[in-house]
Formats: sequence, structure tokens, C-alpha cells
Amino acid sequence: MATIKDVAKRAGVGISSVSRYLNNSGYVSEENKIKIEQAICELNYKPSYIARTLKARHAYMVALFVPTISHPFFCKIAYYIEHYLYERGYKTVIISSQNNKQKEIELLQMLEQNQVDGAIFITHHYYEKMNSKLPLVTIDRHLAEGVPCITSDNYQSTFNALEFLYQSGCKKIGFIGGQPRTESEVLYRYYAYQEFVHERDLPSIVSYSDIPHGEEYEVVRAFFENNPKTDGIFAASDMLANMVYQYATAHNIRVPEELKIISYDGIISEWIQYPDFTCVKQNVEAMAKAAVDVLLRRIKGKPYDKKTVIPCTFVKGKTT
Amino acid sequence: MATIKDVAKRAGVGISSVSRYLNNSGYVSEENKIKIEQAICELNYKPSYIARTLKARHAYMVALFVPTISHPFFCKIAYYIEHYLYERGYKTVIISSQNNKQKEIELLQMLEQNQVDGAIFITHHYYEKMNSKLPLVTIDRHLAEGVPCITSDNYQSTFNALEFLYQSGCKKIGFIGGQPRTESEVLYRYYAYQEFVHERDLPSIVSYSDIPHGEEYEVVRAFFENNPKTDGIFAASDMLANMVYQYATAHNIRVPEELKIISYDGIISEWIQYPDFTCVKQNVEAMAKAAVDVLLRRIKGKPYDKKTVIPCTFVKGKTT
DNA sequence: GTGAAAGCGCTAACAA
DNA sequence: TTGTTAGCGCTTTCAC
Repeated sequence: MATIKDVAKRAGVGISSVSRYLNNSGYVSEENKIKIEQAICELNYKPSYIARTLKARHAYMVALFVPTISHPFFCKIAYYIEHYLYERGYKTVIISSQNNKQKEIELLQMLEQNQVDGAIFITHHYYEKMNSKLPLVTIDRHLAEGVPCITSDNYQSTFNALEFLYQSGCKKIGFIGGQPRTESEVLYRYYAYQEFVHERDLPSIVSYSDIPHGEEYEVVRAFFENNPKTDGIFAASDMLANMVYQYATAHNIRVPEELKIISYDGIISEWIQYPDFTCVKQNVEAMAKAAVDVLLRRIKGKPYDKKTVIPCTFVKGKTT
Repeated sequence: MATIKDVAKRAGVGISSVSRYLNNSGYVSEENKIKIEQAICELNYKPSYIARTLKARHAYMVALFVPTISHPFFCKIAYYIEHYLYERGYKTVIISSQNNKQKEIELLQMLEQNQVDGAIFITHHYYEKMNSKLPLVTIDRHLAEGVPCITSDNYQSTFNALEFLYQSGCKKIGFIGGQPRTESEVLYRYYAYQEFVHERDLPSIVSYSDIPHGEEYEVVRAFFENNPKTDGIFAASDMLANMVYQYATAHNIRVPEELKIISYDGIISEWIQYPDFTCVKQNVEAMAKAAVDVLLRRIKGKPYDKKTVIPCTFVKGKTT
């Protein structure tokens, strides 16, 4: 590996001239520029990021913390975050935490050691140690006082979707969702439902618990056995909506004639396109862009918004 | 940020004693150990990864190159790769390349600058510059001579699946797959089909082209219009299998009575569980583990296998 | 305009 | 056993 020293020697100039040339800082004569360019080319020299980081105190890396990267929503947002970070010159270190405290601690160390410049969180844990000084941003989660948060308008879009079901004639509208373990923007989907049925004087038909992975169908089955006359479902995730549809098919309940379904997220549908769910689609790309933007503002010491709300899109499909 | 110097001063010892203490190398008296521990604690000192890397020439980071992280197969394998790398003390930098040459070049730079210690490739491009000296590993792709490759036994498992269709009574078995743009292990799914129908003296009914994202259904439709009497389908991916099922449902073709479907991958099915496809499941976790293992052997200069073949699992569902 | 020199925080060889 | 010292590759004053 050639170093800056080798380049300087070969070009017959000083080290700092090479450095100035590389960083476009200070003056380098045309004559020397050419010599340096040649030397760099001949030696196939690449400046060391590591050494630069040691001096400059930034690594151009950001850590992305997700509960699991193997999930439709998280991998999609990871996709856009990586994209926008890359566009701004940053690499993405992925940490699939499995709610593993140890990984959280390592992240803090990475931050403190300048191995990464900041972090984006999309996770369920609450971390007391994460004070607002560190360059953090969260998506859909409240981490701590002062940590900026990007979220979709869970409340309003859920409310609108419910209104749509109501206007379509549903009188027994159910809510099926997994209960988040911590304070999270996702809770607002549930709040919106409760306020909606209260306002409209409708019955509250709810399945809202911490659903273990793989138990989704069982939850849906139990829901329908307890509430067979439900004529509209708001499912808080793609996966649950699919289970509802599957249950309906298996029990000869016609969708949308007898049962209308609206799903939140609309991520899986892009892959399988069947059934064509009516859904509230989170604007994942915009959320990712905003997260990157706010984080880089923090890193660079620029002013930023404490909270950014991204509107959802209502997509009419064939299940309503 | 406290440095090793601060710790040494506070503990009243030399810098190298602290370093020795931290790295468990060389001798440090019990007395000094305690003093050092205290100083570290009081100052909340964390050794700088960056500075260490500069000296030691490795970053404990690995780059993972995928065409897109927003895809069931790639995000699942990314999940396991991150897991196993983490277990071995390495972080994962994700690069979602979109077949973007520029990102490839940056990766090479990262390698050359020791910003990452190695890379795992799951991508469609062929890169001439990637010589076998660099610590690379590929999954399901041939990159270049000498770059070790991890792959599932595409040929044998496809062949077995076709045999299963045949034994179940199918006489007109079709193959639908997207054609990889480069030499790839995935090609063997197609080869296996061709040899199978040749051996059994069956007609070759094939749709095999480079399918643009979103065009899957159109491809399936065209296939069935040209070959309406097909009674068995081997779909080279989850997504295509779903499209086939969707087409069948829409055209009142009963599955599995009139049409049997076997899907390769079986990843999406874990998310949606419907329909319950018979499928050839790649052992993603084992592939990831092998990739990490081979890569770290390369990085550490240990001997490794040029090619590792991971067996697939045949899972009987309700579409056959 | 330019280059020598002083670090960034750490490791490791070497002298004490 | 310990501390001093010379780098790792780069950036950045600061004299020349």
C-alpha cells in the first residue's frame, strides 16, 4: 500500500503539498499538481480513511439500529436510509439488534470512539443512557427527551381509514394490532381507533396484545371466534391483514362484500401484489430521507426539527 | 473524550502500562492494575477503535454487497450475516448497490484503505478488477477465478423438485424464471430443468428472460396464454410462484388439482404464510454462516474451501 | 507556494 | 515489571 509519503517522494514534493492537493486546501502550483497526479496514478495511491478519521474525528459512517433487518418494513427503510446516506457521502453500518442490550452498548462505544458519526434508531427498546447529546435520530419511537423523531402521521391516517370503512357501510369495525412494548408512535393507531369508535358511538372490537412471531394467525382466529359479526377490519400491519384475509377465505367470508379490510403499511403488497389490499401506506422513502437529513444536521451542528411528521398515503385496493 | 494518556497520568503510571493492561499483553503489577482500573472508570475512558485500527491494520468491519437490501432473500441473508459477523466481533457495512458501478469502486477503495477487512458479495455484476487477492467471498455468484463461493445445491434440488412433480402425475411441466445477467449459480436451476425434461422425454415449456421488476405478472400471463395445458410449474422464485398462483386463481384453474406449483426460495412464505407453497427452501442461515466462516478464514490467512455447497430443504405445502 | 514538524490515540520494541 | 520512544498515515499550523 502506497502512502502519502511515497507519493511525495516520487513527485519530488513535500508531504503537505500532496495533502493540500488531495483536500483542495491551500495552494499547489500547476506544475506540482501534475507531478502529484502522476505519482498518485503510478503508485495507485489511495488515501487511508482510517488515518484521516483519526485526525479529523469523523468516520463518514452512520449506524442503523433495527430490531431485525429481515422484515418488510425495516429492510425497506434500511434500503432508503442506505441510499440517502450514501448520497451524502456516508456508509451505513447495520445493527440488527434482536432487542439485544449488548449490541446497544457496543453502539454507544462506537459513537464514543468516533467509529461512527451518528445513529438512526428504529427499535423497541428504551435506553436510559442515550442522552440527547449524542447524534441520534429515531423513527417511530420515542427514545429520550431531546432525541429528534421522524414518524408518519399514524393518528390521522388511521382515523381517515376508519372513516372510510364507516362511509363504506361498516358498522362493526374491528382493530387488530400488536401492542408495542414501549412508548412508540405506533400506539397512535390504537388511540385513533378508540377515539373513532367513541365519537361514532360504535362498539370497540379489539385484539391488541404483544403478538409472538408466528402466532399471528392464531390471534386472528381467536378474534373472529369472539366477534363473528365484524364487517370491517383495520389491521395495524401487512402481516395481520394477510392473516385476516386468509381466515376469511378459509371460512367463506367474502371480501369485500361481507368483510372489508384495510391494512397499515402496504409494504408486502409491493412484493406479492395479492390480494390487492386497501391500505394506509407509510411514505418510507420520505421518512428515511428526513431521518438522514435531521441526523446529518445534528452531526454538522446545524439546527434541526425535534419532530418530523410524514403524511401517509391512502391506497384503495380490492379489499374494501 | 479521555485518552490513554489521561488514564496514565491519573493512574500515575506510564502509557504502555495502560496499553498492556487493556490488551492483556505483558506484565502489569496488581497494584497498578487497580490504579488503572480506577482511572479508567473515573474518566469513563474508552479506547479508540480508530487509533487501534491505524496501528493494527484491521477495522473489524466487513462490507456486505447486495443488489438491494429491500428484498426477502437478501434481507434475510443480510440478517444472518450480520448475526454471525457480530458473533465473531465484526460489524457489517451494508452496501445496496442497485448494480451501481460507482458503489463497487468505493468498496474497493474501502478495502484498500483498510476501512473494512473484507467483503461478501451477493450481486449480479462481474467485476474485472476484483482479483483474487482481496478478501472477498460470494454467495450464489461467480465473481472471478479464485474468489470462494457459497451456494445452495441449485441443480440437485431443482432436479428433485421436478422429479416430485413428475411422480405426482404432471406431464407438462413448465419452468418460469428470471434470467440472471451474469454467470451465476442460479443458472443451474434452468440447466436442471432442461436436463430433466430431456431425460424424461417431456416437452420443454419455458419462460426464461430478464424480467423487469413489476413485470412478473405479465410474464406469467404470457406464459399461460402460450401454454394453457401446463399442469406443473417450477417457479425459480417466490415472487413468480405467487404470480402463478394469482393467475390460476383468477382463471379458475384449481391448485393443486389442475396445476401444481413448486417455488424456489420459500422466503416470502415465512412472512405471509399464504398460500402454503410447496417449495425448495434455501438454507439461508447455513449459507450466511459459511460465508462468514470462509471470509474470516481468508482474512486471517487460514486455509478455506474454494466452493461450499449448502443443501436445500424440500418442503411439502398445499400447492402440489 | 512550499515543506518541516507537531500531533491525532494507540501499539510494540526496547531500554531501564 | 515498567516507562520512553518511535512510528501507523494523515492534516495542519507555521516558518521559509
